[in-house]
Amino acid sequence: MSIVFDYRRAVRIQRALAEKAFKSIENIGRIDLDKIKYVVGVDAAYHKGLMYGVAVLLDFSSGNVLEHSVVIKKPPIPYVPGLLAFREAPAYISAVLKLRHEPDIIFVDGHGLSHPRGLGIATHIGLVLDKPSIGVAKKKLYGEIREINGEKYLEAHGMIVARIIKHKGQELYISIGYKITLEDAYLLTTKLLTPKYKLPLPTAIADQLSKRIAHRKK
DNA sequence: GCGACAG
DNA sequence: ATCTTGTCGC
Repeated sequence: MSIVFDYRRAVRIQRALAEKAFKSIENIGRIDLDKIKYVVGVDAAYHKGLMYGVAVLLDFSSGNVLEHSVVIKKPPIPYVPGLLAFREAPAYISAVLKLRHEPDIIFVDGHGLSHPRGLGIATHIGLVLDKPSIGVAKKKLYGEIREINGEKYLEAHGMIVARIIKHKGQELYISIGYKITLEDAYLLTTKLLTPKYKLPLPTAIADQLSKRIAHRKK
């Protein structure tokens, strides 16, 4: 008999962490965008049962890649909607800690507060590393779509937690991760969008790099 | 029972 | 996320 993972236990842990996340969310101020030096993007690719987690650090103003780190491991649990962090966050956290520079902001492929319990992988990682974080996802996970002044948002847990924009013909869900306002998350993300990639530079490069490494190409 | 469901 | 060929267009 082998239990792959304990769903109820994972949910319990998320609720406890969410309590901390919501508590610190009340006193979040605007970030001085001029003080942001380094941003990091994390993503993973899979190959033959192994997960290749990558953290890419770039200079915010120029978009130049300064360094990256890789963490290879067997995924702890299968993919379960709502529990993505238990599968991928450990690798991302290790990868970020391996970097020589300390990032000011972390971009994550996935949602933050726009999650059933307000603890998407972006929030999870920000909380553990105690760094501001932003979630940028390609699909909706949770929340009610609201249209305000012609712009689309996601409402969840009694607040607006994400903004939906269109980029290169597809939607992007930009959500509050940790210690950041939705306004700043939106501003930072749009500043890192380029005509070349569907995702903002940090996660776009992390996505590309993780795939190249996992499939040993180029 | 039905629909939803990040990566 | 991953499995997969060709095809259309610049």
